[in-house]
Amino acid sequence: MEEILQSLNNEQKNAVLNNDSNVLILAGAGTGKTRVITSKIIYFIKEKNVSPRTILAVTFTNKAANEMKERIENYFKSDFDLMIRTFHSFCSYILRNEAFLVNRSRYFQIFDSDDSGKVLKKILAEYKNIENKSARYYYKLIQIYKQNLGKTHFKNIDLDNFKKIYDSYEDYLLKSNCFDFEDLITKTIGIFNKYPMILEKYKSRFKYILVDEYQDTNKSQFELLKLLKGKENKILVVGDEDQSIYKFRGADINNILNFQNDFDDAKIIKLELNYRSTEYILETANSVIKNNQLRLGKNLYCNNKKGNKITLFNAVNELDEVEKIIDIMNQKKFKPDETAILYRTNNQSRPFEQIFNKFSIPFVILGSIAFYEREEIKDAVSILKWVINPRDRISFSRFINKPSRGIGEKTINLIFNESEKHDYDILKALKNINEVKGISKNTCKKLSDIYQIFYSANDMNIKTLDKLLLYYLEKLKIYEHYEIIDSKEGLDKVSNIKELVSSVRNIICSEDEILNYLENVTLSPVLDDEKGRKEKIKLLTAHNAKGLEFENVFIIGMEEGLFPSSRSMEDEIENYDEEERRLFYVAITRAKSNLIISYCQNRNLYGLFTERTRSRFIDEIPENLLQLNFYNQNGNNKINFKTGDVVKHKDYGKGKIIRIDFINGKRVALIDFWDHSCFELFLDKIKLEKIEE
DNA sequence: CGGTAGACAGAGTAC
DNA sequence: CTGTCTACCG
Repeated sequence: MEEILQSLNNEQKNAVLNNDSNVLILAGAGTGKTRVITSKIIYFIKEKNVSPRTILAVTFTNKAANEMKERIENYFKSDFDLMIRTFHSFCSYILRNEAFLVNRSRYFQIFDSDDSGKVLKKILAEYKNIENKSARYYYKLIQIYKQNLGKTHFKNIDLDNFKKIYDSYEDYLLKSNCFDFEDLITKTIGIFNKYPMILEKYKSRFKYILVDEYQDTNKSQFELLKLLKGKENKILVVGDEDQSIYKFRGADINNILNFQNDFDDAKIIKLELNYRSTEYILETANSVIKNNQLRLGKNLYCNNKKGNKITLFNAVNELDEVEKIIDIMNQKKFKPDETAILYRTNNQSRPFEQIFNKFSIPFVILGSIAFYEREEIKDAVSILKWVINPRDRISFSRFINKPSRGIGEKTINLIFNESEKHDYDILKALKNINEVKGISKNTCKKLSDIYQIFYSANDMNIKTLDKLLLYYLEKLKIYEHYEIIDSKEGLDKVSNIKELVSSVRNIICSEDEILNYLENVTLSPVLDDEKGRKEKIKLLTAHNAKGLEFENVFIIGMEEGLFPSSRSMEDEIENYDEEERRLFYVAITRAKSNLIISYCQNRNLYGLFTERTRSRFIDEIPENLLQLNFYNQNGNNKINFKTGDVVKHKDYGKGKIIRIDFINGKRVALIDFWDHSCFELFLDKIKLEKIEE
C-alpha cells in the first residue's frame, strides 16, 4: 500500500484516504482518476479489511470496468468477487437473479435500439399510426419516459395515444421475454420499490458504492444509487461536469452539480493536476470551458512544458481539409499510430476514407458502426439469442427468412398467434406447425425442417460455440443468402460472419456461457479490433474519444452548425451551446503534444455546396495560443487577411476577398476587384492593404 | 410472397 | 446525397 500512496500526488492521496463522508471526486481530464478509484478499492481491501464482495463499482463502459478490475487483481495477484460493472450489466445481473418478479425468465434477452424500433414499427402499423410519427420518434419518447421513471411532462403530445403505444410495446417485450436498455435500470428500481426485502438483500451486501463518470448518470440511475445507498452506506462518486456529453442519452448534469445537496455530509475533492497535456493545450481547454455557466468550477494546471502552439487552419472544402492534414502530418512528422482525427459526426470520415485509400495511407475508423450492429452479424447472433430465448420474436423474424423461403410477415404472424394461443414459445409452435391453419403445405414442410435443425442440435453434443453457430449457419444457409448478392458487399458480409464464428471458438456450449456471451454482445459493443490498430491513424467522433489520449490530435470541421451542431441548438433554449462546448473541451483535452484545429469555407452537405462560417468556439481560444496560417511560413506578409475583407491593390484598385487558399504552402486569395474581374493573387508576394468599406 | 423501381424524407452523438 | 418506404407486378 505504501508504494501505491507514494506514487500519488497530494490531491489524489487525499481522495483515497478520505472515507468518513459521501465524497465527490471532481476529476479534470487527465488527472488520473482511474488510478484514484483503483487505489481506493485496494485501500479498502488491504487497510480497512473490507471484503471485496461488499464493494460495488459502477462505470459506463465495459472497457473502464475491465481496466479497473485488472489493475486491482494485478495488485493482489488473485481473482476477487468484485462487482465492477456498467450500470446496465449490474442491473442485468440483478434482473437475472430476480427475473420471476418481473414476469421474465433468467434467459431474457436485451433489445437494442434497432430491435426496439422494429417492435414499434409493427405496433404503429397496427394502429395506422395516428400521429404519423416515426418508430424512432416513439422510441425516443419511451426512452425519456423510462429514464424519468414515468414522471415526464410531455408537451404537445397526445398522451392517450402515447400510452396506448407504450402499453403495446411493453406487452410485446413481455411476450418476447426481453427487456430494452432502459428496462434494465427501471425494472430493477421497480423490484426494489415493490419488494423491500430484495432491496435489503443487495443493500446489506454492497456497503461501499463507487461510481465512475458520475456526470453521465441519468435520473433513473440516480434513483437506483439512492435506493442502494440507503441511509446506512456511503457513496463515492467520481466525475467531471465539464465532460458531461451524453445529454441526448438522458444524462442529467444536475446530478453532479447538486451532489452536495443530494447527499448529506458530502465533500468535494478536486483533482486539477493534469499529467497528460502540454501547457498550451491546457490553457486552450481552460479558456474555452470557462465560458460555460453550468459548472462547479476547476482549473487544470500541469508541470509539463509549454509545448507547441495550437495550429489553426482553414480549407476550401472537406477534401482540401484532408489534403492539408496529410501535408501537416508529413511536415511535422507525426507518426500515424500516435495521431487521431476527431470529428462531430460520423459521416465526416468519408472524405478521409476516399483520399487515404487513394494514397494508401493506413487508417482505422473507431466505432462508426459497431461490429455487432452490422446486419449480417445481428442475423447470426439472433439465431443464438433465439435458441437461448425461444420467445424472442424479433430475433426469430430476423433470420427465419434469410435466404427467402416463402416465410413472410403473414406466416410469421400466424406462428406468433399460435404460440400466444397456447402460451408456447416459438419453437414449440414450430413443432406443432401442422395444426396451424392458413399455412400452405409447402411452407409447413419448410418450417418443420427448421424445427428439426434446432431440435437435433441438442443431441449433437457440440462442445464450443463456434461449432454450434457454424452448424446453424450452414443448415439455415445464411452464407448462401449473402453469397448470392454477388458483390463485394456480399462477400464482406460473409467474411464478417466468419470472423464472428472464429471469435467465439473459446466459448463453451453451456447455457450460462452463451447467455453471458450474448449479454456482452449487447451491453459491451467493442469499439474496434485491437489487432488492426497499430501503425494506423485513428478516425473517431469526439464522443468516442472520451477517455482516450493521443500524442497528436486534429479536431476538424469546426464550423457553425456542425460543431456546435445546429440540432443541439434546437434541443434547448437556455445554454444551448454548453453541451457542445463540453464536447469540444473533451476533444481538446485528448491531445498530449500537438493540437490542430480546422474548418472549411465550403462543405458538401446532402449534395449541396454550402458556405460555412467558423465555429464560435474558435474565437474563445486566446490568439496568443494560436499559430495561425500554418502554411504562411515565410512571414512576408504580416497582415492576417480573411474572407470578406475589403482590400486595395495599387494597380487593380479595391475589391473583396472571396476565399483564401493555399498552393504549395503559399497563401492565395481569390479577390473580386470592383473594377476588374475576379482573380487569384499570392498574398505574400503582392502589396495589398486592408481598408474599411 | 418477393423483388424492384421510383418517390420521398431526413440529415447526430451511442450505452 | 442516401436509406427507407410504398406500390406494383410476376
